[in-house]
Amino acid sequence: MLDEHDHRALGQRLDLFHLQEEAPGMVFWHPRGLVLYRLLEEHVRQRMRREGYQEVRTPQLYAQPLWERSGHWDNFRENMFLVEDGARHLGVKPVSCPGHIELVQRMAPSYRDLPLRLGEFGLVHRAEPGGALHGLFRLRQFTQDDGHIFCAEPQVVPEVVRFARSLKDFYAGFGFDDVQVAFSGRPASRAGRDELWDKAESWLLLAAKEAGLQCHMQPGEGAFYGPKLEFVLKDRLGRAWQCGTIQLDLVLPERFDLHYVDASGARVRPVMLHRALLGSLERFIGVMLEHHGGALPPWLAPQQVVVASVGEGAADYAERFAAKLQEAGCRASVDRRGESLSRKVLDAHAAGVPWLVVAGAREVAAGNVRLRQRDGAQRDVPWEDAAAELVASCRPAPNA
RNA sequence: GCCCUGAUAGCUCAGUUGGCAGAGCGCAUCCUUGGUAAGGAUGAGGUCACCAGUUCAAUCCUGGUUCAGGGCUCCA
Repeated sequence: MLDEHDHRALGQRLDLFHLQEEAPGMVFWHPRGLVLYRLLEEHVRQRMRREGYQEVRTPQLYAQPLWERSGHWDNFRENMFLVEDGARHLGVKPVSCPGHIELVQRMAPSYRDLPLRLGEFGLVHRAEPGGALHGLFRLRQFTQDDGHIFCAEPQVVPEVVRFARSLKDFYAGFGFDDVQVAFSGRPASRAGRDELWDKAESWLLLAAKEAGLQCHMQPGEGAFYGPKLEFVLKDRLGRAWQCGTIQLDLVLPERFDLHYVDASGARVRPVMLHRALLGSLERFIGVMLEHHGGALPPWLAPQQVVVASVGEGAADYAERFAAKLQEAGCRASVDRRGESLSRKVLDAHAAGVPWLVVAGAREVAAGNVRLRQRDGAQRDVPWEDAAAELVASCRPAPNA
């Protein structure tokens, strides 16, 4: 029996998603859950655009030699899904980096194009060991808010600083106010010469210092291709969740013989930065659900307002109020069932709806509505003021 | 991948010392038009995870598989 605050139980109670035996480690997103997923995705997309990323989409399957070249074949072959394609094997992508590298190869960038920032909501598949799966936290199919920055060496530090700026505001928009930073250095099993690692680690540490980040040092915890800065969120239960990351990679550009053309016409090797804000969208949703105990901030609630009519005579009044909210972009609906108000309150609460609006004969007569918040607080508010307040409450946080 | 525990209705679970399968919620129909956390009645809904074995008889015992929960390992 799952605890009622477990995101798997919340996902069911809020009718967001489910998992089932026929598709282990993969999510069935219900209509409400997909609303939440899309809100999160669109929020990140807007931020990426503001930060100068161009969104792309790359293939799901690649021939085995590409994974051999990237090093994923050596390091993660056991955790990759393979598909037969005639005489050869295709590997289902567990990461999007090689796809972005291929894309950049084809773009044949000049130094004028740098830093080249590519973003992708990358759907990835990993054949995680059976015992590792855990609800949305550890899936076999999930979506990364992935991005790669291809830049010249002098641009590395400024790009890392740029990434780190306003991150606190971004996470605060989801209700996470405690963000800690960790630096993960070269692991025992790695690709690339030690000189490359020396360079990569010193640049990343310098960037962290310039960005004013206080890093907790984690030697040996880096990726096989480079060191990482990790952004760790603390939730209400004090648990730590690594979500954001930026990783400095001098290895993959070399392995793929990636280059750009500099001002003198010479071919130069770019540096690659791997970065994500949420890591996995699915996992982030799980973390948010548990952090908020299912009571998501209004801007992320799949259903923001339920207008509960009391008595048949007030149903049209309730419909008009809901329509006004909907026109303003609010996710509002009317509960005009022939049920008691208690039942409507209970159902809206169980569904995680932040605002309940009561519209009955009294409200019709007074030209107002009665607002009920999640905590049960109630007050009468004139029609126009109530609409304005609800619309404002349902807008996303400005800085995020 | 390893250790432990489990799998019974759409969901959460009870139960059968081996002999016709149970509840609550949800769902359907009808009644009820209701004022802030469960209105009432009736009804439908099951290959007791899957595959073998033991047995007159298996949802129940045994083995295997799959999946799940807890822990470990791993997490690009």
